[in-house]
Amino acid sequence: MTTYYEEYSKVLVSVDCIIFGFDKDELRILIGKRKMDPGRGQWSLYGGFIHDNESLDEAANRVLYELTGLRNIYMQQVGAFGKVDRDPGERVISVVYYALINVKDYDVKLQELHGVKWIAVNELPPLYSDHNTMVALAHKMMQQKISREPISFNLLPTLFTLTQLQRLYEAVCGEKVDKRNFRKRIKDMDFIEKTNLIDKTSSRRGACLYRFNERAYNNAPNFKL
Amino acid sequence: MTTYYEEYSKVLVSVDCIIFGFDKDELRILIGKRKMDPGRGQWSLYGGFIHDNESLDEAANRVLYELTGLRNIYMQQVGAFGKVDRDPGERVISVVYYALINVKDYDVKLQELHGVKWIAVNELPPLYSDHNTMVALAHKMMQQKISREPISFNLLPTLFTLTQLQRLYEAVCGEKVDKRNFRKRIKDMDFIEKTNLIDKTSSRRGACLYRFNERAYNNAPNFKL
DNA sequence: TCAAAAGTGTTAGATTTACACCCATGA
DNA sequence: TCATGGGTGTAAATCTAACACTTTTGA
Repeated sequence: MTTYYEEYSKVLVSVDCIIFGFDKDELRILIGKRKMDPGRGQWSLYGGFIHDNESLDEAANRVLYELTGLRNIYMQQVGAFGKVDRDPGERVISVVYYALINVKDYDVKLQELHGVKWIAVNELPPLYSDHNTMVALAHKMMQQKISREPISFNLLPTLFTLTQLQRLYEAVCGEKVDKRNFRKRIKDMDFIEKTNLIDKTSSRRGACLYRFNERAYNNAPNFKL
Repeated sequence: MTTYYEEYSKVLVSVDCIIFGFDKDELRILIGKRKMDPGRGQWSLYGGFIHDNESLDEAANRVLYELTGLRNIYMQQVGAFGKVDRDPGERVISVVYYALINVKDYDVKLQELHGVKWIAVNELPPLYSDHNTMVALAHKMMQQKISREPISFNLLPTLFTLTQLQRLYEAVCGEKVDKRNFRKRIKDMDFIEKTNLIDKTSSRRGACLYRFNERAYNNAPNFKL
């Protein structure tokens, strides 16, 4: 292989992941205490350096898999962070992704093994380097996306109640919505289908369980929450 | 300085700029024939490798300045592109920005010097590497942004007519809008102020010139086009 | 005098918001 | 029997979309 660009200098590139989950009516992310210097012991996002033979998306998938043991996680790039001194160790450009998972899918053993915790986005401690900025941007982007694309289902179990879905929207967008109006809008979305299963875990009466129908969505993908 | 991350490998990082302009009722971008190998002679975005001592934003500003001679250009990051083989020369991660300029501000001599041309986004030739993908994404992001933030003014002269503004929206969003409805919406935006100047270059009767009042926008920044 | 762009209001329809009560059940 | 969360409809207000003619002026 010929090298064309040898006069230019190279830089370390890492991938940092903001993993969103929804639990106890709160939007949360996974953070842990940093296990390496510099910044050992500080709260931090989970990340890793990219390898020679993998794309950015592949690196993000690898990092997500390392941490959670899960594959095919919904994931979006947030952007690249490149201040010269953003990392106290050495210059590192970080490409940030956010991911959405159902907290129930993430094994508690693995969580403990990696020393990460679900913390509500509204109650985050100061994080390592510019990680708080990353989270703020990712959260904003996710808010916008969730109102135009059916990504909320990645944060919920396959079967969910309308109240769960509503609480999720409220947690993500940070404002309460009217129950009747919310349900009216959901009814107009043909890709959210009612099953005839009932969830009785959260009320005596029981609530209908719904599910996302991807095929129906692809046929008529219009919605605006 | 201690090196903390020496076991990880580094990679070339470039910055590519999608420079939008508005001319003859079309949204256009600056592209040129590539002057280096590999890909010499192919149509391409303008870009450059980042330096050790500059942030990504600074690199983008530098590249924009090199090309246009302009400072303080409105600029937004689009994201990082990182497929392993995206560049036929060597692995390069590219961080993409879009920028908005008023075509009149860009000296034609400089254009010729750099061999770049304004080409309508709807009539782009195949570009080097993944540059077409970059443009498509940048265009989409800009479309969304222009409907929520007053960035259109960066593509127009300080003083502009409502017809110019309308044509710009139509060009960016790719659909015609109703003249009366458009003007009604503009009237509700207090930060677009009418001057008592008249532009007679595009009609016998003359059209009122308007200007963006940034201060007024910061006081009451609500709009949705 | 006429061609060409500027400018201007109204109305019907669609969408959004606000709002309160009954239901089913297990403890 | 009662406390708890589940489920439902209507009306007013707002917003959106469709639509056509008059004005000005330079050539």
